[in-house]
Amino acid sequence: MQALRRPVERHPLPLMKIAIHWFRCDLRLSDNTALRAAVTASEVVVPIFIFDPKILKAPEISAPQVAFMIECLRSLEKNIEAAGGRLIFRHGPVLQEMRAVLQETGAHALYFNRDYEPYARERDEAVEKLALSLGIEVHTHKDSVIHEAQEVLKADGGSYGVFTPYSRAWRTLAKPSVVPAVQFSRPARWKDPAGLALPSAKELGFACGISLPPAGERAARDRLRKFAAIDLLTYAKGRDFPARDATSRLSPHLRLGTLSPRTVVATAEKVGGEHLATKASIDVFVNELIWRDFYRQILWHHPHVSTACFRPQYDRLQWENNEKLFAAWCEGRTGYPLIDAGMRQLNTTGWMHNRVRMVVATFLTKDLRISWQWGERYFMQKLIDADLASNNGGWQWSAGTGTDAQPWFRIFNPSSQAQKFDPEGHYIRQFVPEADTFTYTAPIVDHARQRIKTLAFYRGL
DNA sequence: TTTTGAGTTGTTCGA
DNA sequence: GTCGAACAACTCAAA
Repeated sequence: MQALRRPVERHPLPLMKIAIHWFRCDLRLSDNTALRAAVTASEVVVPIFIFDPKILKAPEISAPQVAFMIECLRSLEKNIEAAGGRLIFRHGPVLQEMRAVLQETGAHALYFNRDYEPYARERDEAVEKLALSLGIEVHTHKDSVIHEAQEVLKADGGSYGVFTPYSRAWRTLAKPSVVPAVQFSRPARWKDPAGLALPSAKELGFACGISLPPAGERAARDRLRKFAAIDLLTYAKGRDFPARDATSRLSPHLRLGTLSPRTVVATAEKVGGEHLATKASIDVFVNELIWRDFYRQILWHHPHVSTACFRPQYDRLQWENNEKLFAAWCEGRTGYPLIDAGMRQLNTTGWMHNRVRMVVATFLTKDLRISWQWGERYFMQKLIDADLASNNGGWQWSAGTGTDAQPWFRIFNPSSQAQKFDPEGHYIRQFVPEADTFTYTAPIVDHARQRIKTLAFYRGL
């Protein structure tokens, strides 16, 4: 509202072509397609970031992710300053803030990278319409995925619902190449009359309460370099053992865009070219990035998955949804050490090892018979890497409600999973130090009994 | 149109 | 202790 009351100023750089780059989930200067295009085509680029109250007030927002994002923005602001520009912050309804910025700068073009979530699609469409109505060009770019939903299609033009054939088609396509980092034209910086400084998470109303991993573009590249030098080489085996912590840990960076998937794949494949023996591991790792694109295209072609089962007949499943059992699961006091370790890792660090995510998800749906949607929301609220497409896809896979779902009779046994993947109990003891003492809580359900009940439950559908 | 082969990550049971 | 079969049927993808 404030922005609307402000008189529209004549822009200070009247003879220059000014473009706006709207940062969202692409908080980096290197290998950023829309930003690179903006800088290449325009004399002056004004980078902006808008805090959207619609997103910040959503019930499934993750406080740790907001805190992490603030740190990424702090780093981005510095990097932009060093590259000769100035990052503008706005806070308010997106259409209102965008209109104000477009008019106050006198921009001729707006650039941003495409986002595939239902809310973002609607928002971006409205922004595009607004800009066009003001006579401003709009350029949107592919950036956060390797291949977009419309690029990986079956011979009949339809979209894939099964991962393996999707991944085969994905791999036959030429990958987009990495684009160079940008510089801004220093003498032509636009000064924002609103002059909002980067707020803290607390000022936005979020109490994070956990210590965050290193944020920002530099930290992301460091993480990638370290992973590619060591754990990537044995990824196929090593990634399954939570105590070894040999996964890439890149998910928060890919989510906020401090790292691009192009850079990640290019780095991994370069390692593959140098160490032939690790080819299997490179393939398994690249598969994880293909899963990321796969779930984005599922969300794009079937946006209803964000509020319902992929397959409508599964909406009829009668979950028990016992609040007390749910609370015990959330807080990591189910009496099953691997489950409790995973949930406590999530609560105290904002992250959970992938194998353990599958085990706790199966436990919630198959042992406690609680709707996958309760678990989905809890993960979204706690994860630093919280991501609608991947999280939803993972939960529907675990619950067996999606197209490419786990067979319904495939139920993890939390004890044998612990035996298999944490044989010495290092991971469990790290988060549940009382696990092998008599003070540890008794199991809240009997796995063997629940398994039999759940098999009947799904068979009945 | 019809047919055929295949599908991320498991568990349990009995020989 | 090890190994293969059963779990049970269904949908998708491609020929």
